[in-house]
Amino acid sequence: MSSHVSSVRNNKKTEKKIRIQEAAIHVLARNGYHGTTVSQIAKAAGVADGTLYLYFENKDDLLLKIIHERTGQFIEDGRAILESIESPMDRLHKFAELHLASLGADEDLACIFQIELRHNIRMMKNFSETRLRKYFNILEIIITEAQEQGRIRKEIEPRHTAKLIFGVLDELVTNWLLSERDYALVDMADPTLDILFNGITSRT
Amino acid sequence: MSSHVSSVRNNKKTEKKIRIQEAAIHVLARNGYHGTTVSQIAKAAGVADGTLYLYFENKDDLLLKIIHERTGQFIEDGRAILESIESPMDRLHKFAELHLASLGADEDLACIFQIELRHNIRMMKNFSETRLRKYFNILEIIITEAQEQGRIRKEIEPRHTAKLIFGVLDELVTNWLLSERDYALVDMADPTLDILFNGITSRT
Amino acid sequence: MSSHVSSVRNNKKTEKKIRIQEAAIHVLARNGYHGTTVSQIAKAAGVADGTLYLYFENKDDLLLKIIHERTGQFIEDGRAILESIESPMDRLHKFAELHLASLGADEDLACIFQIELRHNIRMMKNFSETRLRKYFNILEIIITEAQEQGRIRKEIEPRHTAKLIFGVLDELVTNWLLSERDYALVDMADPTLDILFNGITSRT
Amino acid sequence: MSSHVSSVRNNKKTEKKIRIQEAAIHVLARNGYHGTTVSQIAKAAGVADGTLYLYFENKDDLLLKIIHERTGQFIEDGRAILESIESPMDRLHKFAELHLASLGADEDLACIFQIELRHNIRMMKNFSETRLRKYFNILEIIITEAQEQGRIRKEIEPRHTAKLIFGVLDELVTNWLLSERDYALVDMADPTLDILFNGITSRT
DNA sequence: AATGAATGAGTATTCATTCAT
DNA sequence: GATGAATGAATACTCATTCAT
Repeated sequence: MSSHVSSVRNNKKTEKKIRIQEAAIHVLARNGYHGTTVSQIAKAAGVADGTLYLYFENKDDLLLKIIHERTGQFIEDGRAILESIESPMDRLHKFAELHLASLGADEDLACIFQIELRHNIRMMKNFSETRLRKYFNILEIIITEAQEQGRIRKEIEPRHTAKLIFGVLDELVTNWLLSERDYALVDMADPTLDILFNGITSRT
Repeated sequence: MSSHVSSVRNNKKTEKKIRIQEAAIHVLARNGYHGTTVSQIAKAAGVADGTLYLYFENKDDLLLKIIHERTGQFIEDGRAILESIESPMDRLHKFAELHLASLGADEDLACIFQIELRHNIRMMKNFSETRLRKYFNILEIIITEAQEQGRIRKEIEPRHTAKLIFGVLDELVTNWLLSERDYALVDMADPTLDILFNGITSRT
Repeated sequence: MSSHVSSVRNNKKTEKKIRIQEAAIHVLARNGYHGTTVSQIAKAAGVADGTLYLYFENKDDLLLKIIHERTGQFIEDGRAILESIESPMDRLHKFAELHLASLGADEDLACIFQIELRHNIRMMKNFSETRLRKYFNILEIIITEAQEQGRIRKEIEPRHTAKLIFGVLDELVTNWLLSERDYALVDMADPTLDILFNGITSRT
Repeated sequence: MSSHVSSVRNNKKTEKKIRIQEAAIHVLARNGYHGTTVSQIAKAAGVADGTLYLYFENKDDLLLKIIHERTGQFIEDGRAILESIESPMDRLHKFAELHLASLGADEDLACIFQIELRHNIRMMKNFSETRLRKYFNILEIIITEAQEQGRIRKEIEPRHTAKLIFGVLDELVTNWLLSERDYALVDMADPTLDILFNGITSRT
């Protein structure tokens, strides 16, 4: 019974935390980190300013936790989906699709990742050393497996290639965000992978 | 005579402006835009706070002008160098080398481009619509020419490919900046181009 | 029976109130009034923040009541002890000893009296008009009695002298608190009274 | 010439600093340290909030500097006056008069010393270790000299006596501040010194 | 042109207090 | 009685920008 009560309490607490995070994502995406006041976020979340500090240590921590939790979720979800795919080349394809589809589906979140995350070199480093490392690891494993199966050239350096793939996808997202967004981001997956897989040079 | 005086004056003016910009690049690279005060820049440049406003409209304008002028210079220099190269494939190669070499040679400037530029969505848009457009245009022309010469596949979309190439190079620079920087950035050019040119798939 | 229950209830209530006060004395002595939060006191007392307000009107009232009750107790105790002493000069001596001994025995409480009490001119006035008045009255009576017995000079103004004695003792306590506290406060009683009784001038 | 300019500048700077300090003394005496906002002080001084921070590190530093400078001045002035007095007993008398007269002449400053200074244990310690030490030293020297001349009893411990004298004077000031102030503080000097010199016991 | 003292708008954060449970 | 989550008023301090000299 007490566990039930506590679980209800936890749900309520989590619920409010999520409400604040979602409000924050929305406001931060529009105004940027330094253009957003804590009061704005609190108002958007429908709580008092002080309430924010019951769930987050400070404004910085709020942004940090948003990025940390959302990317963590993304990586978990992605891992689960990818595991069910046999061929490493198909996995690579799915990987790119997931990246583009998920950021293309939530412009606010995309804005936070592409613009706000880069604000702060400390935050970038933290992100780079935790999430990006995991992200690269997944890619590396796929690439290595594909090499073992003879699908990818042996001379290719997996970690270097992981960076390239991330760089390409990252640029596509940023470009889309700065554009009129009159095309579906995920549609860029196929032509992009064509180049990565086959190169741009003609073989005649 | 008066023109001579004015030119001297201009030189003096330009000289001080450059001194301020160089001081700013150094300080901004270390502390970030929001971590740097106008006073700090002024002190580093050896001028009074108010003097800064004789050369730049405001703090934002200072960063904007630094990025604008340095990238303008880079593009002009690059264009000149590339014009002397016959083969479009060699030009492409040189292009990537120039990108990596110039940013790898000036860590402070690289920091400004990779981190500070992204602070501000307005600044990003401005950059994207002016400098990045020119940058992409150069790439597009090279790619188109290579296609005409049958060196690059006809199905390849030049603008899309330009984005990809920029994305890849951009990611390499950012990664290098966040790393220990114990390798030469320009050395990444060859393996990167190998992938872009030939793709990652094996052909057996 | 109901009176029994109520008395038990009162005891319980009193007990918790005292627990809060003791926790408060400890925390306030270390951190000072403005350096102490209500939460800290509540935590130290092992109760919820809100509980504090069932026993005290507000944070100010808590400090006020501590000082009021402790000094009230001290004065009652002192009065009882002094009554049993015949000679007014011995009473005066005992008085000084009590002052120094009781504050020297509880550094936390001493800290509250010497430092925290002075926070607030309103609190000071209140203290001065209630407790200090009583304190001075006791001294005055002793002095007057000693004058009647010819032990103290007739020209001496009792109230003025009461202030002097308090001032001297008060300074001794403050000095001790700010010192390394490597001596017993009560040991200052004798040399101090020697001066007050006999003056500093030599009579040869 | 440049020295003249600089001296004018210094005067101007000093002048504004003093203006701020005087405004602060006035406001702090009425509202107490924690009851006074920086804005209130700035407005009372006729400057902008930020200007205050050109002259003082922070609110704390402002109070600290007021106390430090005023007591420093008081001690210097006092020393000069006392030096011109031959007899150590007369010096002692003058000393007490100076203490009471100077604080009795500036109620605001007195309030700061008697109430605000005690707020903060850190400030008290600082004051005790710098100003109070000097103050005690002056007293000690006078007392020792008087002992050598056979005017004060040999058994008297000079430092202990210095504390007593300070304690007595301090209490007189505080009492006066908390009273209706319908008497001249300096008039307390004579009866007080009578007791300190001759003691309270009758000699018949 | 150059200065740098002065400005004052702008904001993250704290914490005493309340009140629904 | 007891709780502690929620509140939101209150404030020291910063710093881009100005302008009299």
